[in-house]
Amino acid sequence: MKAATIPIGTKRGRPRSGQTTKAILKAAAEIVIASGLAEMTIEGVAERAGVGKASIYRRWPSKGALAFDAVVDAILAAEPTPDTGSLEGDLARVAESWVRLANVRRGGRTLAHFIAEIQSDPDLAVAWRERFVDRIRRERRPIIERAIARGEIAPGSDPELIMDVLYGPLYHRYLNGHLPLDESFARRVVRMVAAAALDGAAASEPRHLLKPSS
Amino acid sequence: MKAATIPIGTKRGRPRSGQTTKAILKAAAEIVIASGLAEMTIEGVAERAGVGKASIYRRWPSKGALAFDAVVDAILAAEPTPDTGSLEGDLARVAESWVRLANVRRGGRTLAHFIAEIQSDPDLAVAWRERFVDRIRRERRPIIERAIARGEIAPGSDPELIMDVLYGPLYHRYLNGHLPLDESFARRVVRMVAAAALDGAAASEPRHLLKPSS
Amino acid sequence: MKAATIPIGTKRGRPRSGQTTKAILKAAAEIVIASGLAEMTIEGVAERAGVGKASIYRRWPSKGALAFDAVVDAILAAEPTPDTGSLEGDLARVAESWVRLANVRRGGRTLAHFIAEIQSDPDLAVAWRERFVDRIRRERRPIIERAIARGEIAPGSDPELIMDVLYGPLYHRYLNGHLPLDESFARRVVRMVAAAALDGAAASEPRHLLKPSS
Amino acid sequence: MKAATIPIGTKRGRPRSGQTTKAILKAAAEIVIASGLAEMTIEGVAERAGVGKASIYRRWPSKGALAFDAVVDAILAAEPTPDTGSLEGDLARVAESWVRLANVRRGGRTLAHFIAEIQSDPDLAVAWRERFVDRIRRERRPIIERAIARGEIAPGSDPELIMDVLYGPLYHRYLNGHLPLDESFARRVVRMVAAAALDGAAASEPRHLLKPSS
DNA sequence: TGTTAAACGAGACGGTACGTCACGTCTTCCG
DNA sequence: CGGAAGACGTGACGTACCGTCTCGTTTAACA
Repeated sequence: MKAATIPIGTKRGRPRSGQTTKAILKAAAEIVIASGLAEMTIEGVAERAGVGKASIYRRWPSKGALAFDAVVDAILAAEPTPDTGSLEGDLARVAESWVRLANVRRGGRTLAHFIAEIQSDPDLAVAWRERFVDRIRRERRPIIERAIARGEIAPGSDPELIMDVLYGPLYHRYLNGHLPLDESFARRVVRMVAAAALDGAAASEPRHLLKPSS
Repeated sequence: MKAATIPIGTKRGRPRSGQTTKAILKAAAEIVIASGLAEMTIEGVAERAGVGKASIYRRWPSKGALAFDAVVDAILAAEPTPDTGSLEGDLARVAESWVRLANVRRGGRTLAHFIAEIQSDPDLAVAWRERFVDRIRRERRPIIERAIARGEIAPGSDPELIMDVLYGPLYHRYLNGHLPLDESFARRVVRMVAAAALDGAAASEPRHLLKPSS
Repeated sequence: MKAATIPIGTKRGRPRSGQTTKAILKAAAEIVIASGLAEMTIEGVAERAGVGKASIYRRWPSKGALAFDAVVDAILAAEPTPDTGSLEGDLARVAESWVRLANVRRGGRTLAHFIAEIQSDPDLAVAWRERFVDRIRRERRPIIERAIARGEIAPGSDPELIMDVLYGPLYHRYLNGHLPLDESFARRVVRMVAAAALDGAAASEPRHLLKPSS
Repeated sequence: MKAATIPIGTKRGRPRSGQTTKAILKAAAEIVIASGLAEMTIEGVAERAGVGKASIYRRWPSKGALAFDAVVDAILAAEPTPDTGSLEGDLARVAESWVRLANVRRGGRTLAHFIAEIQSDPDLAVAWRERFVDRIRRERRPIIERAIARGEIAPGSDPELIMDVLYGPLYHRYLNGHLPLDESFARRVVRMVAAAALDGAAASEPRHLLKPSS
């Protein structure tokens, strides 16, 4: 999971050609977006990119890592963090645009395929967390901070918890497909998060209930 | 996704032997729990079960389908729906025992592997929804109904939404691993759900906010 | 039926390793000679040669083709074309040494297995004719030519016909096993061929008998 | 190789049904004649005959044995032993009609497939010799005997040798396909056999040539 | 004529081998 | 000397048949 974003210091000889790297990323991205991560093979990417397989393995340790570099930046590029003036407004924007992306015909399942892949590729999982999940959450953090400042979130609330309660339900329907993942659902989730946050229910440690001394 | 649970009516000929079916399921379950779905191969199951590959293909259309039949019942068998007398108590029980299961050393990742698998196996996805997700949600439904009766959930609330906001965050950390999935987290999620529900924020259709006429 | 003997011109990439090819041929030859063509399996050859199955399929299109390359050269290497000074002497040498080969304990049935195989493998059949039957007949041709020069075969005789009348009966007993295939039989066949040839009975077109104008 | 022709004594219960046996033989014959022995499978025959596989295995020990019973009688039924008044005439009739049969579009390769099969099925080989080769040669024997009586074959000649020198070349071209197997070839072979026989070259033991004391 | 045991169709069973695919590594040679 | 080309050993795939076996179900000869 070192490739592409990490500049590789070449002591001797010609550095890895940007041409080759770009051709590989382009081919990989096309395949993943068109057919999904499961259909992408190293051999297929090599052929489409007009490149030897070794040139891929030289750069990426696994198919997941390549796919990650190929498409994650595009996913992240999606939308700037909104600032509508209210917590619920901001969260609604975030959730609705996420839902819109997830429902895109070609490429909408890409996130799902990555989450599938990281269940059996620990190195990819690390990259996924560090370079996707954490990054997007860091970027959305100001929404929470501003809401705290405005008093829409009780002091002492846990921003991570709020993020999980926002994104979790969305991903849940996205990955399980048991019920429709639409903007109405997004809004209703947001409504619950905002209400609970205002209530002070997002405290870092909850009042003890059943297990007062766990 | 037809096998095992559906009694196959054989008019003539010898019916599929329960012995063989059981041996296959046992072998598959052992492998999946010990090493994960990705390590499970049809050939490995056949060998461990002392069975011909054809006998497996005769019963299940894909490795996911077999794995599903092999382990899902065991997962579902886990816990009865609790009745503590309060919404928050019930949800806490559900969430905490789910977290405990997810953290089991051997087998705790099984759910994750299934969710990974259904991203590229549509038949398995159908089975997953019908025979796992829907089933467990149906089973947990009384929690919501009792809470409505007790007035802990505002009338007109959407039980499905509440379920998603409960399970979603748990699965989110489980699948992405970005932050610890422990009982404290479970309780805090539950706290938020309960608070929002009491507020009436789980209404089937939210008040309109930014997009009053979308 | 292209492999091994035809140098494969590889412009780029690593050429097929001679090591691997030789190991496969050796393993195949051992199995065919020891147990017959029917016992030879691609998987068995791959295992004995310490080679992947794919490396065999990369080189030969069928089991017959591999077996052919593995053993035919050895069969052909058998004996130089004799020159005893008389037709009957030459033919006797040829026939007797053929009979001796056919009766060898281990490997004597190899020819039979090939003839069996070509009945259902058209590609192998072509190779068999071009690279075995035709080749050995071409090599033995001088026997006939010298006999014609010496006057032991009537002018206008058909060398192919003579070959068939020599080899045909030998193969007939070899393949059907209805009567012993020994050197006595070989000599008696040779005796008949030589007598008929001297008579001028091997003419390219026979006197018309029953069907004067077919 | 016991089946069909050997009436099976049934002490109790229902005897093997002639219906079933006939259906199997019919299906087998159709498949063999249409597609060759290699394409015939027990499962295919069972299906086409509307019969269980066990009913086939109950009757025949191998696929070759079944095929043999299914088609050999039809092959043998071909032609009565001719009597034209001359050796060459009789042999020509025999050879030419054999050639005609061998060239029949559908079924002409059946003999070849049997000869292929007996190379790896010893039981079938025995049946082949006893119930096909020997039988047809016994039937054609009078041709030789009459020729001896007429003085067309030198006394002391070996009828078996003559048969082999007649049939051998025909089968040789039939099985190897290196040169055309037509009536012209048949006549030329016959011409050589007749000439050699008249010469006395078909003696049971030949004059010693190169190896006077083998 | 009613009983009963065999032969029956169906097809499941444990196996073997098939030919294909993609893996990740390794080797050669071109530019 | 980097890189394309692609051969390599590996191992799982899903299929086709093998020959054996075990089911109920005919069905015809015996009692």
